[in-house]
Amino acid sequence: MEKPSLPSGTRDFSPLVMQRRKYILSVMESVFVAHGYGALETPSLENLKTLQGKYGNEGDQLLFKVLNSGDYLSNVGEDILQSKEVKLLTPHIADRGLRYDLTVPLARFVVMNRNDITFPFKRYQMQPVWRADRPQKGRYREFWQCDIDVVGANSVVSEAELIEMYQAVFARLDLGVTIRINHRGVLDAFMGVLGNKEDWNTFMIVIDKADKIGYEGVVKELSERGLTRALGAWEWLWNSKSERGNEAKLALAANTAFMQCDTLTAALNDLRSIFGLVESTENVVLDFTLARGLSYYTGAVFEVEGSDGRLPSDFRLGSIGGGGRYDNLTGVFGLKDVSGVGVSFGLDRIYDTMEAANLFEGVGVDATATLVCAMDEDCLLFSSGVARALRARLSKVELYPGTPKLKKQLDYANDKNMGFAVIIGRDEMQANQVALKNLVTGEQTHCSVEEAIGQIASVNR
RNA sequence: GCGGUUAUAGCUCAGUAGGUUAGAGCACUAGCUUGUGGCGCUAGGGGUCGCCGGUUCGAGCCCGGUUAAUCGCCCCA
Repeated sequence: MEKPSLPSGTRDFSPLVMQRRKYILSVMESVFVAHGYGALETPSLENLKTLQGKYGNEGDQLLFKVLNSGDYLSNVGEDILQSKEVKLLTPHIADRGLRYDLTVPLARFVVMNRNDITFPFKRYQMQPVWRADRPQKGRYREFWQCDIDVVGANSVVSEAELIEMYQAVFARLDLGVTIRINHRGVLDAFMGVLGNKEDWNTFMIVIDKADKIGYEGVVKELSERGLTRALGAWEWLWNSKSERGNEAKLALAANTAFMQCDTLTAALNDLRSIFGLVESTENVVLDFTLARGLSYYTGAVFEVEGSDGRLPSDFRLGSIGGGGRYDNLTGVFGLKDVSGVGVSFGLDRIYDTMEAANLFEGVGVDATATLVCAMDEDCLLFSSGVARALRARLSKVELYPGTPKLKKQLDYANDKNMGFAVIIGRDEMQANQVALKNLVTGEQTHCSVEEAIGQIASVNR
């Protein structure tokens, strides 16, 4: 017999898990809507042309490609088939792939609909993305991103708004987080030290690991990669981390001679404005070592991680959200000078973090949920009428499908955390009443359907 | 793409230097209770020990291979 299994890195979500995931999604959505962001959905499949070349060299490898339909090998040249080179063959047999993130589809959408969109365009998008990465803790091959972006506005009002939306969502989820922020303009100031773009990129990759591998780790890796001339810059970055307070860090950068340039000045101004606009910067930490991988960021960058006191001390999951400003995103699709800024919420990691912090107790519990139990077949018709009457006035009412022993029906209600059982047998039917049992207290009374509705509805969660 | 670890019941796992019939908890079914759950007691069903091969009188256990899962590296939301 064939044992069923799932593709590596994918998961089923049970009703219990879905209840919690939907709870997170609904909190986010209400915050998004309250700030005027509109929903957008795009297809799971995109043309490979759209996706390729947007995520760096490694990114293309991580794209899930979808085979063409039909007899897709028939038009491939013999020489290509014989070469056994994947990179040569792939373009001939796969024209489409699964989306890798929500930002590139957004850019494509904006370019395709530029004439119909009112700018600034504020959209939210909550959909799964796929990466052919090796799965490990907190890393899945299919996972959900929840993105909010503002396209077509240069003002850092948007950056401030996004930070406040991060704060609003996590406050409502009751999850303590730290929002790290930096600005690419600060990092650009190191171009003078590095000399060329390639080495600068390498430098970004290495310093981005600072929290993971520590000061010595970065020194070691920079040396191994032949960037000893950047050790001074790294030294400065590392020291800046111990500066207390965002204002002090800004001042430090502003007063460091070797960094001075126009981009730095502009970046520090942006950061200063953002801090001024945000109501509270209590959980916003300026960190000059924050780089983030994606190459298209040009302004502020953000990263969120769980820092809740209820999390186990050894809990590490990487970031649960991130984003930044990108001035040239739609440029690759032919639309110049449209700036975008956005952040992403990683639903799966937020879930994992909340679960680790034990924050799901009570989520989705409806104390008024009611199960109607019919004692035997003769009571079913009457019971279904009662269920209908209850459902018209209450939020969640079920009629048990069938008439097994009461024990079984009550076990069912118990397992589903329902608040009440309405039991109907011959006696009740004859008296035109129901037996109303409070499943939390165990109390049971006989009453009319109207009275039952009143009693159930009076229970506040 | 590279390395470590693991693979025994539906789930989580135990299994003692290779030795008769492979165990526990949870879950499930039935009964204790002819119409009353969460707790309890009793009984029961359920496993070709991932797969293939080897060593041995004998393999869940040892060896080789294979597949899968998982953790980490590379890289990155």
